[in-house]
Amino acid sequence: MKFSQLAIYIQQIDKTQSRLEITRLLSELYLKLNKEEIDKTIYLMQGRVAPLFDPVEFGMAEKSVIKAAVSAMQIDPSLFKTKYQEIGDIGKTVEYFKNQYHSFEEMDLEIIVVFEQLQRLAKASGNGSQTLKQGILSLLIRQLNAVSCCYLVRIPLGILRLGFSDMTVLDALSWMLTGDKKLRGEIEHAYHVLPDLGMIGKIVKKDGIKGIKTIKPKLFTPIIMMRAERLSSGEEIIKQIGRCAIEPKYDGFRLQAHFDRKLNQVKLYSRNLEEVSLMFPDIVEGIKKQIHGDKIIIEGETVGFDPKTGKNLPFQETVQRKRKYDIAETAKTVPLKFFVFELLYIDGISYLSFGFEKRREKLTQMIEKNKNLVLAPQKIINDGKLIETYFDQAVSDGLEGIMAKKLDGIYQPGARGWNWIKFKRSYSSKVNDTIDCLVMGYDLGKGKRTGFGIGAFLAGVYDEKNEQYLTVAKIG
DNA sequence: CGTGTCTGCCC
DNA sequence: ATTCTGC
DNA sequence: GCAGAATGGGCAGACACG
Repeated sequence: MKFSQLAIYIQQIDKTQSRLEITRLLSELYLKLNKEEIDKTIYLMQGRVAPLFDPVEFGMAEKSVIKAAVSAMQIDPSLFKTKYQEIGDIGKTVEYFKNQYHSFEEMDLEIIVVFEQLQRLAKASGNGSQTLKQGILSLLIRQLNAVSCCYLVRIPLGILRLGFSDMTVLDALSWMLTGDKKLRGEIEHAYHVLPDLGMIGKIVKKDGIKGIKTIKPKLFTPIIMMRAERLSSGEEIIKQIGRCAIEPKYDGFRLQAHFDRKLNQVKLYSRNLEEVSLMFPDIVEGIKKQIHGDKIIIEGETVGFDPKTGKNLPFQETVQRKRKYDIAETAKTVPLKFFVFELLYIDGISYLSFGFEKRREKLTQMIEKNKNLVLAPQKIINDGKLIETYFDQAVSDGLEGIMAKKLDGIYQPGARGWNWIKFKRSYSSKVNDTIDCLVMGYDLGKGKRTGFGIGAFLAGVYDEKNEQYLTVAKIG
């Protein structure tokens, strides 16, 4: 399929508000694509050239895209910026200028060709790579038509803004097979353990739902991580899920660990499924030493601690461990603990659809005494007031708050359902920490907020001692 | 080789 | 991360 | 109630440039 034809579909979807209609349009598009195109098209429509967990990034955002557009069409940068501020969207701005600019380099490129060029762009690195990236995008802008360019430039920006995301893609894949959403559940289940929409699309295209059914959790393929809903009191939590497990909420970062004992290999994944094993050699070693079992997927929160006092560090300091260089040195000043709270898989058995209590029971037997790895403490609580007490204790211990987990709740990857509930200081109904601020300025909005004219307010307070206004925050 | 700008990823 | 909005 | 699109602060790292 030509990229221009894809652009027409995207344009239609862009105009459509009804999710059902979007789903229908997507399924129609998927039907027309062949099996070599569907995965690439899905990646492009997610603003990527590879699955989420591949570390392939464009390294190109607003500033660089503008440079490429300006050089492609030989526009005065300040003219572009003025128009961009007026329109509020880089894609539409490029389209506007492209409509007035005609190049004899224009040609009807295949989707696959555009994909390959964008992949080349993304992979460019080292000296002169910025020029190369801008050159590739620049040429594509001259080759493609105006509508195509609008969406082309939004791809590296990661803001297609089409009003759909993962879940709609899964719906559309079901729709492609049966004309409705009835296979969505099965496809979604596969997606959770193979979080690669392009691959899922390709499998559906090639082998239909049979192919999907063979997808199982696999070591070193990260599983989409479960997220929590929010509530602001113990009573509400009990009302929502009744008797539940309460755990501290650590202020660090989430890690999913995969361990194959025979291969003696550990891989760690961040919340967005980025592989981060090299950043945390201490956690890797801890897992090798302190875990029972041969093939394992566990999850938890990692937090830095003060080597002298043993106390957990604030996020600001823990985050310094997220680095590529000087890892060993930083590991000495900011050593880590890994508070483990989930078991997803062990020795061929997926624990995803088991209830929390069952997962926890097994997990408890798997961790060898507390060192680098610590089994997250927990308490079963049946009473809203007790939850509040536990929460207050957690806060005064310097924790972020608490997590409440439904006892028979399955592990639901993604942000679905109420099996996990977080209760943090910032939304505790007890805390009343409002202050009066002055509006000191504002940003022009982007996207939908362009028409409104204001994106975020700059808020400030008056410092009476020094008789000056100090900025406090931007508020979206 | 140091500095500034930009980007991506954590929350 | 939080917050808002349309469906 | 949910999915999606807005927005925040702050850190490390990659390049460009003088």
